[in-house]
Amino acid sequence: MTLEDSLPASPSCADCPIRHRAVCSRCDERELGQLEEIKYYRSFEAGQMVIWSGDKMDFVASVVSGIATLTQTLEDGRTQMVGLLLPSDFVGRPGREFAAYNISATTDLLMCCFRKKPFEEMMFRTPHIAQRLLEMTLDELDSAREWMLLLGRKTAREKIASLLAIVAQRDAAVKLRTQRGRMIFDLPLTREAMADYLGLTLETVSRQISALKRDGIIELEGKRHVTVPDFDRLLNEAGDDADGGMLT
Amino acid sequence: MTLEDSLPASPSCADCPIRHRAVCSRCDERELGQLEEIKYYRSFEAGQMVIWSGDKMDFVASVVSGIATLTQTLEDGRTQMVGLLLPSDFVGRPGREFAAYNISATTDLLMCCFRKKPFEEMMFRTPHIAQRLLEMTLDELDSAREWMLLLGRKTAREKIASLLAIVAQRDAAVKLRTQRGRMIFDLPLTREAMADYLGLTLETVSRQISALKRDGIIELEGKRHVTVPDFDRLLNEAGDDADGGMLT
DNA sequence: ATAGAACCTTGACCCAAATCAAAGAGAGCC
DNA sequence: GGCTCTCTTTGATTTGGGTCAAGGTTCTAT
Repeated sequence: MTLEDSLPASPSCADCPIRHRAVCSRCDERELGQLEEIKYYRSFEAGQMVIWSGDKMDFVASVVSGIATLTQTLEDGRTQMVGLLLPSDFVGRPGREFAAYNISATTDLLMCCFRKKPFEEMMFRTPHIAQRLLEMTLDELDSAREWMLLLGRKTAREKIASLLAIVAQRDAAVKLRTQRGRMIFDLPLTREAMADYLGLTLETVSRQISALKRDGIIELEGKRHVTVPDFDRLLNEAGDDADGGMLT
Repeated sequence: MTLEDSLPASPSCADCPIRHRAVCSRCDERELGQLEEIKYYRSFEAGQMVIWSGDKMDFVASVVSGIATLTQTLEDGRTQMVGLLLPSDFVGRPGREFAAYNISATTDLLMCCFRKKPFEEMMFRTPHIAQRLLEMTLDELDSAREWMLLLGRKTAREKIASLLAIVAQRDAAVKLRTQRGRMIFDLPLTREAMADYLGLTLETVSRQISALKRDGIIELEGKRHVTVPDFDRLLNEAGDDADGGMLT
């Protein structure tokens, strides 16, 4: 079911949309040329599975566009999202043969893949790649720890507010909009995906979103289109006054 | 209050107990010599604070002996442990000026510190250090994600069983004992610290430990000394049949 | 010995979120 | 237009774990 068609308009790294943020961002022209030789694109439709935990994974990749999720499950079916992969995020672990998580495409997804072996070899002799990967991994670790605080100690309402704040901030960063005041964005996740991310049930997610709407913290148009009239009020509901907890 | 006394018997890297696991484990003789020049030891007593979140942190370090914790708090006091630092674990982030977490000594603690600037410079020209740090960071990220599953989806009983299984396994690894059957070890954490790690209250921790004792899954001698008569039964209580979820 | 201070256990009660259940809203399709 | 499928909302009820409160255990200091 993996679609190899509808490949990117831009097979050249030079005008790649994630050129300046991805694992290759520190590479010079020569290094980029080498990567160009071992890379290939794969695209997935919304809802498709990229890989199952435990499956052999012979590539690593960068998300070029779209959103993917990393999830873990207990064998009775309880599932927890452990990562949200956005454009420029890196997938897979050099040196690891089998996937440690389920990876699935939440929206239509385009990934820039590298076969694992050549990538590892290149990483070994290209400090620019290893350096950037370290930096990205440290950022992810910080995000994961932020999320541990949310999962362990926040109330359902605070969890929802935190998620909305993070999505809003990220969206604003992409669109280069102001960080304060009115914000408008689309939720890239279903209620169920949000529940899996926040350690809640989908009913609780739905109820808390309704509650935030009722209290005027957010306005909804359809199920996914959100307007935040006063971002500071939303942050206040998130529990951690400071900044709602950067992700990425 | 930071004690600089009772320094290690072994100021030489050659016979350092964490030589083969720490961030320096891939270094050759020459590199080790360079590290030797910029390193210094600091020791802390059980209960002491190593650093407060937000404080200037002009060093990075390896835990040589003892246990430290990383915690995050919401301003109303709710706290969540986001990392448990054991011998050989690395503390601090190159390139970051201020501490992102509270770090405190759970037991008496000895750390091998490097001033941040010289360490960063050395890391820049020493791939062996950067490589190892990347590997360790990826391991920590896996642990953090394992913990997200626990925090988001496990019951109180499963959380306690998971923690006991992890402590038992780690202890067995150090002592080179068998992984199956009877296991005996000491809990290095207070009930409150366990609660902060597991996203529970200390009362719930206490109750669930009592329940596991009542059900014969564990035996207690005093508050901290634990005997697990049948490790597989404990793993079964942890929810994730497979292996109780490796940490480190 | 005795006093205090941590730390831990247990009980009673309560509440936030889960569970169970039903129905509404859209989107795509014939 | 009506059908089906997926996603979402809302209500009723239950329950796991939190909160509040009272003692119990150890350990250290005096």
